[in-house]
Amino acid sequence: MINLKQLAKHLNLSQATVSRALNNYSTVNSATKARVIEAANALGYRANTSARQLATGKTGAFGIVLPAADNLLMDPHFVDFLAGLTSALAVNDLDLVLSASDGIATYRRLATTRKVDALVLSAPKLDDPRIRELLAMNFPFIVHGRTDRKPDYAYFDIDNYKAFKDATRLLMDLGHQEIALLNGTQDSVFAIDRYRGYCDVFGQRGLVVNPELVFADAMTEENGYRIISQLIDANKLPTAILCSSALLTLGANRRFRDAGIVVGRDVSIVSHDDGLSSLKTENFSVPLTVTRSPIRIAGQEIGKMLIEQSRGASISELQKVVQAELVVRASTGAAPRKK
Amino acid sequence: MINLKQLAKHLNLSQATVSRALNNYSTVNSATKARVIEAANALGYRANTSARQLATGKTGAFGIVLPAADNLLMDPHFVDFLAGLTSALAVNDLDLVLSASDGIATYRRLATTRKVDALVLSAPKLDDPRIRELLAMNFPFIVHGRTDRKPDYAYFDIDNYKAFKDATRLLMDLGHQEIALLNGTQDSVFAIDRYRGYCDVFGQRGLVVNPELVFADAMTEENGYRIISQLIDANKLPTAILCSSALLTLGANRRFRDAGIVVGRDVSIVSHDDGLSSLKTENFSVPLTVTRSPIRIAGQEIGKMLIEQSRGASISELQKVVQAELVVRASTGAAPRKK
DNA sequence: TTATGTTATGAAAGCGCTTTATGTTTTGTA
DNA sequence: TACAAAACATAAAGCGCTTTCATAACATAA
Repeated sequence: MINLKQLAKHLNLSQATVSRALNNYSTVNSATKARVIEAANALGYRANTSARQLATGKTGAFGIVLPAADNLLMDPHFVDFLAGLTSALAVNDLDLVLSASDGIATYRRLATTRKVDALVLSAPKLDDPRIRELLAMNFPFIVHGRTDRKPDYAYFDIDNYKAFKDATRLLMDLGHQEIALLNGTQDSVFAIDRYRGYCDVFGQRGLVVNPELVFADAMTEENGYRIISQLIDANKLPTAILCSSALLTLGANRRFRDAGIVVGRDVSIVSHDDGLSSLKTENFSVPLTVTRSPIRIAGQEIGKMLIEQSRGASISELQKVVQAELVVRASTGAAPRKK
Repeated sequence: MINLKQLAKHLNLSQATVSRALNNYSTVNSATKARVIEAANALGYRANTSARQLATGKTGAFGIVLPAADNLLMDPHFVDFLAGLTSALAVNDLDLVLSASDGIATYRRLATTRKVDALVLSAPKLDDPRIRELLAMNFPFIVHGRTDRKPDYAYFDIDNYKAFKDATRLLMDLGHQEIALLNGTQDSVFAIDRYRGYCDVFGQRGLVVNPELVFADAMTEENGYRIISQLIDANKLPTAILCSSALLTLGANRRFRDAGIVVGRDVSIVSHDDGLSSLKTENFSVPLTVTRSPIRIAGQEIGKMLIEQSRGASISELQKVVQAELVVRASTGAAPRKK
């Protein structure tokens, strides 16, 4: 484990020159530069991270906190998101620091101890205290999602409103009028946006939303199963359902199977699909019609944005919204005639 | 953002005393200590991470590298593992540094730049080069899994041999003689151990393993589906199957459903279950009989081991093997009579 | 020649903490 | 009362880098 001082002595140069050579300063003679780099490689020299951090004030790492780590409800979306994020960061040898959430204190700790250069926030709530606090501390961060239509911080989001508008429209064009919405809890902005998209299509077509068909709860397999059970038991199963998550759809499908209801014929399903590599909607018993937006891409984009941010990009350059793609497969069909 | 120097001046004490007070040295007067801590809290003082790292040589972080991050085959087990790991580390305000894999170079970089105090390695291969290299560099690490029965490094593993022995025995006791094994690739030690467990039961009962029923491939949903398809098409479907992963089982089930084959009656299944929170084997259409060992617990245990290791625990204290639990549910039944 | 740039390097000052070596005060004991 | 031991506080030396400022060598222009 050789350090800069030793390397400099070995080369008969000052630490300063060696450091500048390694950091590719234009002021150092290219011959010297080459000599330094060669020696560094030969001796396996690697700059000590902490020392560099202390000197530059940059850590070369970004932070993310694991949502509710000891909660048994761990989100499988997170791996895909992480995969995208780290792959984007790896290009520049940057790392991701993962912390288990101890509430907002974790964010505060990460920010105040200068462990990371910036944070990424996932699943923002309406009027999220984390955002307020980081904004007040003037600590850089990027939000995956947003708290209102056009917020004044860096974010990456998909157009949830448009996606669910498209999905609802598709179902209606197929003749469906009774459409259940299996959504996430209404304290998340994405769920609200999706709900709005759904409602607005009803409004545009002069129809009225049946509140008994709108569900807002944790988007788990179990809940998908439970909600469909509930609808079947109450004999209120609509002709179509719109799911905010492939996990919900998985559970719904399980219930349909139990009841002998054929998806795509007896009931139509459109699901949102985050493109999880472990849950492929094209491989469902009946391939699923989805609004698709791979969460891995979101991770990648946010990774790039973090890099831009640390290079001084302005807030307005760091606000991105992408569209989800409507993929029509076999789970949607014409509404069955009323019995 | 106040620093130690300023805090010391504010208190009319030297930096040394303040530092020692904050680090709870016994040599500092308890009254002073209290005064210092109070002031630190009041002023929101937090020690700068890089500076502390540089001074102590400890980073307070452990590293893990994401397996094949740009490969679309992202393992859903990883989130659960991470959740366990970070929750154990959070107790001591330790963090996890995540890097995308660029092969062994990533491990080298993490180790030589002193970005982390130790590494955790997942999914070791036979004669894994990462292990060899870290051992040679004398850099601390803990392996999730192992490369042989009793290796000379720190590891945490489950008793795969025993688990699959138990599973095979259970199936045989139910009268099954034709048992397919859907396993992971044979370059992983766990897959080999499971295969050995499976074989040994055959041996003990004077039976011979049919190599046409043994499959070693990536443990994906798709492969589960494909392998069962293959068996059905060749008219070689055995009465029982043993799966190395719930994902494989998921795919197998999909194929059985397509074929109208009833799990638990027409065919018995035992699966290994890593207790993924997003894939509950008790919620399968037919609740699954499994050898269960939650990967989240493994993460937690490894987290604790990392802490022990950094406190100087010896290698022998850092070698743990736990047993998987055999949970019998509805997917196993008596072997159907031969037609 | 002298003045003025250019280019390439070095000396040394930090970055903010921990810890060793050192000094000063208080307490206990003969 | 004297002196050793304990208790407390400080000054200062690093930890290994980056970067500012100064300087030397050399070329160019006047």
